[in-house]
Amino acid sequence: MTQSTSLDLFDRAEPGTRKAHKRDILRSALQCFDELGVELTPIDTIRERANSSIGSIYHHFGNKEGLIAAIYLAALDDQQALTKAAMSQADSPKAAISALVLSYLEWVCKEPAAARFMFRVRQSVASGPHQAALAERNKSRYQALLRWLKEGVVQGSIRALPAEIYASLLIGQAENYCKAWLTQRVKTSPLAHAEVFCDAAWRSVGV
Amino acid sequence: MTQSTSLDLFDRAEPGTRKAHKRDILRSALQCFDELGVELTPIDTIRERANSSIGSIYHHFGNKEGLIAAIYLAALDDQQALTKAAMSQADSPKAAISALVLSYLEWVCKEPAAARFMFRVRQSVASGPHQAALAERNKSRYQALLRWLKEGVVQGSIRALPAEIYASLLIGQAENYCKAWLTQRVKTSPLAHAEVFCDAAWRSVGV
DNA sequence: CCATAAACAGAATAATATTCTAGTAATTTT
DNA sequence: AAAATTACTAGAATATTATTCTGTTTATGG
Repeated sequence: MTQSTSLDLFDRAEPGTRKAHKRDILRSALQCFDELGVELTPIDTIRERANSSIGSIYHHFGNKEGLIAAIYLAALDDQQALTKAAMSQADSPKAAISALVLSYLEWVCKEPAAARFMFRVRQSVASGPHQAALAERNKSRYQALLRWLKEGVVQGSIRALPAEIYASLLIGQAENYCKAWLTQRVKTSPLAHAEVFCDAAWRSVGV
Repeated sequence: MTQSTSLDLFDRAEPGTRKAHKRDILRSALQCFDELGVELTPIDTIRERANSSIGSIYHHFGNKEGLIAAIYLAALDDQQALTKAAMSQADSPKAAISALVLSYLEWVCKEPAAARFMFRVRQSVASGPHQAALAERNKSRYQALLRWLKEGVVQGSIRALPAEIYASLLIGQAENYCKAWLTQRVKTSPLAHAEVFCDAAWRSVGV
């Protein structure tokens, strides 16, 4: 009687029976951070909810910052896996752009707590001791897209713009709206406006 | 011998001889937060740099969260004053949109430390005990713009879209790029790309 | 000039993160 | 399989930091 249990973010990031306890800590931490705020969550509350111990938590993650970074990087990997899969189906610059935007919206709607957490701590992870791990992931993130953009520029379907602004033009609008949705400033799901965001991204970089 | 001393953010927010010490605390705090990170800055370091005392800081701001909120709200007011001034000159929906985007880019470039700080703590201020003060300011922020948008929709120059997504479409791209610039992920000043961002905002909502 | 409130100061306290030492379970080696 | 090694768990002890508290000084209004 095998029941199909839905795997979450942390099952994918830290698979195996062996790491069940580590996953418990990660899940509890994300829940606490989301409900109480990162600064206002004592390690001891995470320990309590995870039925763990101070020692275990520090053994696995070093310190609070390390725990935060572990959640962040797991979430980022999860999100990027979805983007990569979507992008690999694309057969044109326009399709690649839609795939990028849509897969981002889908992930945010699927993992709202993780998405909210990422917005909250992005800066501190990016400037802390795990910045290398982050930079490496971000480098690979847009590679497939950049290939499509270059090709589009050659073909004349994509505007030639400074390379460093494409990412902002493509994802900035969707990201801004997702942030507003995750903090309840707007009510309608980002996915309900998917067409608008894909279209706007295309208008910004298409000829 | 009146020397024209350049007024900063906090001179405008807390004017007067009387509040010189309060301004010192705000300035030191922003410097420390920017250099060390918010979490990693002990109150005592702020006290030291401001030549102040624990008592004074707690007298003026209540606690660390109150100090953070005071800086955030002062920066927000400063930014909005610039936007309001720019927007009041506009004589068409398109001009209003350009004024919005451009004044935002200008403020970020003029006050990079404050802008970086705002990105860092926005979430925590928005969910903490000062959320009311924040919500009030944000409500008034886009009012002038929304009038222009409505008029444009009637005239047929602005696309009719769900009201809650205009802000994201207009400012999302510029904001995303500014964040990247403030964290050194891109090198070129946002102002250098001002045309592109104004243009992209217009493409996203214009017909 | 007095009365009152605002601002300042730092010692005392409380909350929290982190380290340390020791014990337990799993894995590898011989 | 037993010993040895490594990974993991545990929580008490310590260190760091935020906050409170009490008293003092400085400014302001009558």
